[in-house]
This record gives sequence, C-alpha cells and structure tokens, in this order.
Amino acid sequence: MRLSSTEENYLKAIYKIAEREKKSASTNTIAKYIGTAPASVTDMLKRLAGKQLINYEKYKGVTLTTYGGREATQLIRRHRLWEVFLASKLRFSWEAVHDIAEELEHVKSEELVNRLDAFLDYPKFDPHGDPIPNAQGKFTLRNQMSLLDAHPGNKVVLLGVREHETSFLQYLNGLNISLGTEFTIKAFNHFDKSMNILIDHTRETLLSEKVCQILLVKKI
Amino acid sequence: MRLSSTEENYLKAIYKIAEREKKSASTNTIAKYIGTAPASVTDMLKRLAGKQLINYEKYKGVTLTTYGGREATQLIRRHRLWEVFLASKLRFSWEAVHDIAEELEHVKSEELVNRLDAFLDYPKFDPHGDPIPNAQGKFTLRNQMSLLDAHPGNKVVLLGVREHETSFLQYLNGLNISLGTEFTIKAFNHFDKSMNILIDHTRETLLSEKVCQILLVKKI
DNA sequence: ATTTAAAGTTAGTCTAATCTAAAAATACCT
DNA sequence: AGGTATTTTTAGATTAGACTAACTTTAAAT
Repeated sequence: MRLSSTEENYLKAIYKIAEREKKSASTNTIAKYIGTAPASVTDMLKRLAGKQLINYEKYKGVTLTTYGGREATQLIRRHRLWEVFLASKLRFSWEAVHDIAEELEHVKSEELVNRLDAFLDYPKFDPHGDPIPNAQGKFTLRNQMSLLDAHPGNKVVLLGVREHETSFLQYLNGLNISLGTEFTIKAFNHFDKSMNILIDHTRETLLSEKVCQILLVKKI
Repeated sequence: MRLSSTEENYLKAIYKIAEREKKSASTNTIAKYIGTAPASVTDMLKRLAGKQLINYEKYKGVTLTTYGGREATQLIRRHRLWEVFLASKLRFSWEAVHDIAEELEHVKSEELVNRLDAFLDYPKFDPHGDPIPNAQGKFTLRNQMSLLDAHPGNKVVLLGVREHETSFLQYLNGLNISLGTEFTIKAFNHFDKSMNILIDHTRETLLSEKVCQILLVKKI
C-alpha cells in the first residue's frame, strides 16, 4: 500500500516512542512527538488502524503491527542512509543532516535506497552512531554503554549519541568531541554525578550527568 | 515565500510550456501537462497570481513573473542536478532518472543543492543533454542543431535528446545510441525525410524523421 | 467511594488540492 | 454578423490533514 509522508511520520513516531518507553505509545505522547494536537492524532490513528498498520483500541494506546513495523524500519533505513550520504559525501556536519534527511526519507523508490546503500558501501551506522537497518530490516547490534556507567581509570571510545538536537551537537563540537573520540575517566563526582574526563589524551574537561548519560561508548 | 510541491510543479509546467510554444501558457495546455482538470488549473492560477508568481488575466493565459521565473529555474536546477547524481553516482540509466528526480527536486535546502552541485563537479548538462542552470540561474548555451538539419556527408556527435519518454530512450538504448555517440549521415530520403546513418563508424541504421527531429547534435 | 485531574475522543470547522457539471467568454466558420 | 465549437471560469463537493471546543473515559488522590 502507498503511504503518505504524514502517515509515515506517525509510524516512525510510534516506533521511536515504543523503543524509548518500552511500551505502547499514547495519544498525547505521539501528539507531543509530532507537534500536533491530540485530536489530530486520534484521527490519524483511526486511519492507520484501518490500513492494518497499527493495533488500536480506544483509550488504550497503540502498537505497530508486523506490517507497520516493517514500514517504520524501512523509513528509518532511508533516513539514516541519507544522513550518511549528507555527512560523508556532501560534508555536512552531524548537526545539519537530520532536518534534510527528514525530507529525503520520504522519496519513494526501493531501487534508489538500495543503490544509495551500495554507493555508500553498506554503512552500518549513521553520523550519530545509530544503527542502519539493512534491506531486510535487520539492525546491527553492538556492545555499548552510557558513559555514565564507566568508571575512573576506564578508557573508552565514543560510538554514538542518544540526543540529536542541534544545540547539543554543537556543544560537543565546541569540546572537539566527535564519533571516535577517546576518553579516559579521571574521576566521578558523587554529589552531582558529573565526571572529570581526559579527551583525546590531551584536554581535561568536566562533563555533567546529563551529557554523560547521552554519550554511548565502549571500553578500549 | 515557501512554496508547496504542487505550486512548484505548476510553475515548472508554465515555464516548460512557454519555452516549447514560445508564448503564454493556456489553462488547457497546463491541465494536459500536469494531468488535472482545467478547473483545478484555474484555481491554482489564482493562487499563484496572488503570490506574485505569475501574470494572470482571466481568459488570457499566463506568463511567469521575474520572481516566478526564478523559482522555476531553481526547480529545474535541482531536478537536473539530481538526475546527474542518479546517473553518474548511482548508475541509474537515463530513462530511470526522471521519475525519481521529480520527487527529489522538491526537497527544500539551498545548502543541499549547492553542495550537491559541488560534489558533482558543477555539471553543465544533465543525462539527457539539457543544460543545468547555475546557482545564479544562468544556463550554459551550446551550438547544437537537430539531426534533421544535418546533410549527407556530415559527421556529428549526439549532445542531447528533446524527448525524455522511457520507451523512446529504451529504443535508443536498443540501437546503442547514447550521449557522445557519433553519426555519419549517409543519405537523406526525401519521400519520408528519414535518414541513413552510420552509427559509431560501424552500424548502418535507418532513423525516421521523428527520431531525427529529437536528436540534438553538433558537427565534428 | 467520590471528586478531581489528566488523557483521549467526538464534533464541527478550515485549507490545499482536487473533481464534475454548468455557465460564460472567446474563437472559428461560412 | 450570427451561430457553433472550444476554452475558461464558476459553483459546489470531496479528501487528507490539521485545528479548537466540548465531552467522555480512565487514573489519582483524599
């Protein structure tokens, strides 16, 4: 079935909310995520349910059907592949790629996305470190943890970020932190859960709990 | 001002019709070009006139304003740059690029199109030989003529095609004709204006008047 | 167990873009 | 010039996607 861009966006929202909260998505949560009024969400949920894309029961919340999940995964695949294209081929910085990919992801052509995938050499992760589903919808799993869970003395490398907001990514740019940057944990400050970190074996910085929580790393 | 994809498509249609027929575009012509009912065109013309994109006077026909022309040119720029990307980077054949570029051209980002332009090395012509306007909207002009105007004995090279329909381009593929192919005109048949042509100095073929009219060449 | 608050749904309206049917304007033909 | 054909516009409806305001259901709190 042919989906509109709007329908696709709702599916993606439901997918992401379910992933984040590990339960069915509520009307209000979807409304906040998409940026519409709850009443508009109710309307759309009825239409999506009619197309067998979601399981919807009034006043309960919604989950994706197998079919709806497949559509959402393919949309995420397109989004992340375009992000890789924008960053690695057109040299956009990681904070700029999201908004443009939001538009590119809705271009409908199976052939296009598969050729793009090949052109980019089948990347497994996007510029924020998020995994890119392959043509079969399979994500690559990876051992990673929040920087918050590392301990003094640990050496780790940055694999991804849980937050894509421009201002946050620019904050990291200012600290010269990007994917692949190495950290040595110097100290953990119990009173506010901040950390003293040595970046790239050269600069010592203080990172707040909030920032540490966002950074995804693995030990080296 | 922010234009919808539909509005952009109307501007492009008006631009192309004016170019083809060298006069203002009529409601019916636009309707046929876009594939909608004439009544829908009238509605849209009113909206476009309200936005200062076209000069519209009831029952007369329309022309683009300077502003509307600039928008149309930028749309054509985006379309043709994406066609080059699809053909030269993703290895799509020339008959496949048009439909996908129809969607990609509506992605709104000045930065995107300019970076794409640079990535492709500022191409001057698309995969069908049509000129690509630069960031200032300027087209590259080129000496070219219809194959119909060549004479027996002339040697020419194919620079472009005036017709983009899939079936026609596939017909050329079947004859092993592509941009850059060289022709020697062997004979001109007055009774039906067909031509006997030697392709790439190896294969002799008969090309109908209609086909010759479409092929754009220059002497070598 | 009521009351109150929060979340979700219904009803009615709006805009963009389309349609069909009918009316009006223009063009064409002898 | 008058009549017919063609083109264009108007009028009224439709669909997707959104809104606000009002109502209903569920959850939370005393």
